Amino acid sequence: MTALPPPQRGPVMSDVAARAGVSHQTVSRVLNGHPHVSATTRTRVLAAIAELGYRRNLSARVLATGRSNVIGVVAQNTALYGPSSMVQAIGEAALGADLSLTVGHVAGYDATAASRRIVERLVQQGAAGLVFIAPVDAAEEAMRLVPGGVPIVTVDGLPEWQCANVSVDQYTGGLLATRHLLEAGHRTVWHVAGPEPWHGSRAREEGWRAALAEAGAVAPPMARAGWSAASGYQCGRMLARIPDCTAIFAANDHVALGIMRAMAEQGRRIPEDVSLVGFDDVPEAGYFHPGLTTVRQEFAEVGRQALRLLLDQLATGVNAAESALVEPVLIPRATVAPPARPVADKEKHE
Amino acid sequence: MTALPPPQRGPVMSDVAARAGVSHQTVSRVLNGHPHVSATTRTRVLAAIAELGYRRNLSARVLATGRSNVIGVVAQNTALYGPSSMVQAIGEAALGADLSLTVGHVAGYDATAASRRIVERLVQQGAAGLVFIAPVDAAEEAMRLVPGGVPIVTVDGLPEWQCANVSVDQYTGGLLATRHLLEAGHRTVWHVAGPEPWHGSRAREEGWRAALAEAGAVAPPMARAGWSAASGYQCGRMLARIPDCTAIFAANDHVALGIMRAMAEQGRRIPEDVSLVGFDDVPEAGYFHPGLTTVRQEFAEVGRQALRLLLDQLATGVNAAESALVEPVLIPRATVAPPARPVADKEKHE
DNA sequence: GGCGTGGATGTTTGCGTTCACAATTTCGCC
DNA sequence: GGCGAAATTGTGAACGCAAACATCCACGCC
Repeated sequence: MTALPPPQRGPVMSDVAARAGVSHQTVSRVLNGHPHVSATTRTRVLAAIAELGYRRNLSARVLATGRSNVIGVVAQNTALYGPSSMVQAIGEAALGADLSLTVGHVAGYDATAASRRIVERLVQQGAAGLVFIAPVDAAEEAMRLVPGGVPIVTVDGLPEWQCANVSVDQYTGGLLATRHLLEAGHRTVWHVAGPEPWHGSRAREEGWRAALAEAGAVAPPMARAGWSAASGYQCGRMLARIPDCTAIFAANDHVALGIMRAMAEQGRRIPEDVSLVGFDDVPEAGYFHPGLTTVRQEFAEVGRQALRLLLDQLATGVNAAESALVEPVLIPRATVAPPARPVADKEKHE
Repeated sequence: MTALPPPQRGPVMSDVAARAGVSHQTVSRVLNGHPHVSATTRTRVLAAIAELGYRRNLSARVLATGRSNVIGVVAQNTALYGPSSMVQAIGEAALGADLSLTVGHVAGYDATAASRRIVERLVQQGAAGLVFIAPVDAAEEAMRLVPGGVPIVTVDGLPEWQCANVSVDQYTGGLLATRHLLEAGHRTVWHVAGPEPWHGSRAREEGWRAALAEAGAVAPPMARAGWSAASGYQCGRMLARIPDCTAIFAANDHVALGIMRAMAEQGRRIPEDVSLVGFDDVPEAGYFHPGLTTVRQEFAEVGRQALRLLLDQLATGVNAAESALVEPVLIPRATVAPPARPVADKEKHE
C-alpha cells in the first residue's frame, strides 16, 4: 500500500443540508431523484450543492447500499488492435448504461500472481460485475478466482466454461475466408495460424479445415505465427518458396502484412501469384499494397452484447451461461485473384 | 442509476475475528501489516480469513481512511495506437506501484457532457489522482472540472496549463525526421500534418519548420490529414501529382501508409522518386512496402514518467507543475533515399 | 518491590451515505 | 369540520473499516 499523506475532505451532505436548512436525508433524496420532494426544497438544495461545490462520496454510498455501478474489465495485451478495440467498445457501451469501468491490465494471463491481484482488487472495490477479455485458456484460472455472486461475462471465452460469453464467430470467419479463396479457383488454401493458446486461432483454423473439407480439398501443412507482422514475415519467407502455395489465409491483418512483404522480397506478386486473406479489418488494411481482402470483426457489437449479458445477470440475479455470437463479414479487396495457371487438369510445375 | 437487485454480502471483519478468537481490530492489524501482532495470532487470523474466504471491503476502507489508491485516467480515442499504448503503459506502471486504474473513455473531448460526467465519476469514486491523456485543447476544459486538492498529471498537455505534464518531445521528432530527409539530399521536405487540434500535430509541424529554416530551405505548402491511412491517401493523391515533391514527412505511420499507396497508384516509387518518414513506429511499420523510416515514441517511458509525477504530487501534497519530456528516436529503414536528380553538386548513389 | 517500558490486544468512535421508520403537514372529500 | 390518505420532511440506525485511545501483561532495573 503506498503511503499517502493525510486526506483533505470536502463538504459533506450535512453541510449542504445545513446550508439549505433541511435535513441530510432530504439532500439524499434530491440527489437520488426521489419523488416526494417539493420543488422549492429541491431548488434550495441544488443551490446549496452548487455553492459549496459538494460532490457525493461514492465510497460511502457503496458501503451503505452494498451495490456499486462499477464494472471491472480484466484484459491482457491491450496494445493489440483486437483487445484494445474490445475494451474501447465495452467502455462506450458502459458509459451509455451509466456504469463506469475499472480496467485491470494483466501482462499475460499466465502471470498468476498479477491476475490474482487484479481480480482481488476489482472484487474488493465492489465491482458489480466483471468482464474478462479471455481469449486464451489461462484466463479461465483468473476467472475462477472470482467469488460466487459476482456476475461474470467472458469475451472470447470457451463454452465449456459454463459462463456467459460473447465472441465473434471466428469459425465462420475462417470458413468465409477459405471459401472465398477456393471460389476464386484455388485448389487449396494454406493457413498461417495465430498463437496456439488463443481460442480465436483455433476457431479460425477449424473454419479453415471445414471449408477445405467441404470442397474436398487437401489441407496443406499449417504454419504458426504470432499476431505480429514480424512473425508473419517469418512464415511468409517459407511459404514464398513453395510454388504450390497460391492462396493463403492469414491469422490476422498484421500477419498478412508480414507475408506480403516476404512475398514481395521473393518476387511473388500478390494477387497474381499468391492470393491472400487477412482477419480483423484493421482500419489501414485497405491501404496495404495492394488493399487486403480480410474478414471484419465487429468489436463494437461485441462490447454491447457483453454489457447486455452482464446487465441481464445483474437484473435477474441468475448467473445464466447465456451466449452471444457476433457474425464476421468478408471484406473483398485486392489480394484475391484466380490462380495464374488454373489447376484444372494441368499438374504442378516447377 | 441502474436499478440493481438486493446485494448479497460476504463475511466481514468481525466474522473473521470471531472465528480466530480475536477482536476485529487485530484482524485489521494483520491485514495492514502492523508491527505489533504476535506470530501465532497472525497465523490464526490468516487461517480464519482463508477458511471464510473473506475479502475486505475497499469502500469501507476508503471511507474510513479518506484515501484511496485508485487513480483515474481520462482518455479519448483509445482505439488509436498512441492513446491505447499510453493507457497500457500507465496501467502497467500503476500495477507496479500497487495502484489500480479506472479508465474513463471519452468519445471525443468536445462532448462536454460526457467528459464532465466522467470526471465527476472519477472524483466521486475518490480517485487519489487523475491522469489526463490530453492531446487536444478541449481536454483543458475537462481538466479544469477537477476540484482542487486532487493531483493531476496531463500527458501531451500544454505547458501553459500550469499542470504537471509529460510529453514525447514531438518538436524534436519533427526536427529529426525533417533533418534526416534533408541530409539525404532533398532540397526541401513536404509535410502532411495531423489534425489541427492535436498538440502533437502542431509540435511536429514546428519541428519540421525549424529544420527547414536551419537548412535555409523553403517550406512548401502543408497538407492536413487525420490520423488515418484513408486521409493520408487523400493527401497522397495530391502530392503524387507534384513533381517537385520528393520528400515527405507524414503525421504518423498510418498516414504514411496511405501516402505510399497513393504514390504507388500514380507510379511514383518509394524511395527512388519520393522519400518518406512517418511517426510513431507502430509495430508493423517495418513491414510496410518498403519498410517505413519513422520516429519512435517511447510510450512505456511516458507512462512511467506520468505515474512518477503523480506519485510525487501525492507524496508532497504540492501541485507542482513539473514537466517531463521523453525523447523520440529516429528509426531508419527503407523509405528514404537521395533524390533522383540531386540538387546539390555532390551526389552519391549506392 | 515498585515502577517504568513497550509489546500485544481490546474498545470506542466516526468516516458519509442510505434505509426503515416516525413525525409532520397538506389536501380532498363527505 | 373532521377524518384519512398522501405528500413531505426528519430521526436514528446501520454499512465495514481504521484511527485513537485504553488496557493488560511481561520484563528489566535500580
